[in-house]
Amino acid sequence: MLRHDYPGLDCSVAKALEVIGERWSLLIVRAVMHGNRRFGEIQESLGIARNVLSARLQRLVDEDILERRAYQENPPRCEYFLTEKGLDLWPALIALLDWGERYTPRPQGPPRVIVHKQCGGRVNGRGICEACGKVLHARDAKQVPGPGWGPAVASAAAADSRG
Amino acid sequence: MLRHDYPGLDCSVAKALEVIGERWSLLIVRAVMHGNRRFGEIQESLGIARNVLSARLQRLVDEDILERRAYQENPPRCEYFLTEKGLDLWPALIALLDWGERYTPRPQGPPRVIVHKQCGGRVNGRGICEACGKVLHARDAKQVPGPGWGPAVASAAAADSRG
DNA sequence: TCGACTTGGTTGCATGATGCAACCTAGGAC
DNA sequence: GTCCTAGGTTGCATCATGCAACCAAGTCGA
Repeated sequence: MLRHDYPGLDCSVAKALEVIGERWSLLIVRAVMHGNRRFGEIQESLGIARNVLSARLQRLVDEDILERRAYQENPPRCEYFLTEKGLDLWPALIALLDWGERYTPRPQGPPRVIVHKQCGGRVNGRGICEACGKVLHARDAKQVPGPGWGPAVASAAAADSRG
Repeated sequence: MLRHDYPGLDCSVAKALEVIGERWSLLIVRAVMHGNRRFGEIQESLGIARNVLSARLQRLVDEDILERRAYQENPPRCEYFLTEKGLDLWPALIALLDWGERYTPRPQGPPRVIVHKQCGGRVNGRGICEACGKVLHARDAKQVPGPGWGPAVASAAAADSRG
């Protein structure tokens, strides 16, 4: 992207896209949401160039979407966590996920499905539990293997189980 | 964006972003959703470069998100309409709008608010009417001027009233 | 009939973000 | 002393973006 802002557009969609509309940004948020916290984990799970990942993480921290926490001093090592602002992107991610699944379906079905932690019901594209009808937030939901589960998604799942 | 795909990512969010994750794409969808149908209208409402708009419209038509319809033969003139696939992006747009409004608020409040056509209730970030509780779709909602209404949004509103 | 205007683009070119690979730093393991 | 790991940074080639100019084909006004 040449510029990542949309000057002159008085629209909150544009404002949102100025922050998370850059290539990779939303996928990084999703990777962290799935439990990938370290630079190497995120890099490997996405296959993103290291310099670009570095720049995006910096931007996401600056925008208060991610929080950087040291887990070790010597040598300095850190992990990335979602802030409340970052967690609030969950409905948008769920909506995109739903749209993506609807229009680029796989023969075996989705590799992962989102379920309500409390009741185990399937979560729909609006972030609503289909079993109990509750409107959920990021912390209320988790991913579990779906019908299209395969080895390609195993590493993400391993990270997920740690989260 | 150098490439608009995310090779090797077995994730529907990535699949969705391959299609509508390019810079401007989602804003073009939003502009059409608001009633801007012609090349010049969309170009003016977004301030996008004409060649980029041309390329994006082509891509969105190829992806079956927009439909191109001639409204005049000589000279050939056409308008762009959302397909069902395009209309189904509404929940994602609403979620991004909600997030953008929450975290980049304006002093006077949002310039436009989304309301339920049938009952006039305010639509929340999940695309649910706060008054009657119904889960809505693109056709059930419309935009009306909000507290932060100003001259900058008047042209979009004029287009909107035609839709 | 001539020029100006409108709509919907396409083309040429400069800029600069992206991605790959190589390198760096600082500790741990063998 | 050498290799390995984690978390980056740097150099450079490539390619998307944005601006402006141009094109095409009709309409309008005098």
